[in-house]
Amino acid sequence: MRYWLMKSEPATFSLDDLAARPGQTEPWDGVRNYQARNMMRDEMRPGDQVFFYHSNCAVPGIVGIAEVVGEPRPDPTAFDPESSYHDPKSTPEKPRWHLVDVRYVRHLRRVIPLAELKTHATGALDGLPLVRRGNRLSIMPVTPEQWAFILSLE
DNA sequence: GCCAACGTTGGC
DNA sequence: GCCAACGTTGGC
Repeated sequence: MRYWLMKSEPATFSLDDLAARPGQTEPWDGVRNYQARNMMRDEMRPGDQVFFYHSNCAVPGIVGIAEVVGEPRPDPTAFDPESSYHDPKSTPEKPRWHLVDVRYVRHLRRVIPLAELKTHATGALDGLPLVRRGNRLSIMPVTPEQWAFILSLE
């Protein structure tokens, strides 16, 4: 079982939104970055645990936990001409983009702000892409040690 | 709203 | 294959 961090803009899709979905589950569609896609398609498996991160908001930070349900699958929004995520180069026969379905687990007892996580950038969170300068990855791996450390801050 | 960082595109 | 231009991300 692996650990991950996934970013979402709460104005678009928040952890509360995830908790309110039928089955508390949502397809993580619209990822159009190859690094992020490769992680979903090639490395994510059902049961993997995910830190849910709010970006582009007043207090960016980790707000809760979700988990991967089901196997990775082609992203259907890529096939849909009406979708803002449409990519004509992705076809059902040869899908270019993939997603995983993500299910709500829980909110953290408090938001752990990016600013606080950054204070550990040269310590326990050394190497975590989130706390590196200029990082833009929307999906990233978290080591078991980093996961446990972040939970200890809760 | 600004802007640094970074990925992608496309001309050559 | 290089690299300038451009678009996007996302913190602040």
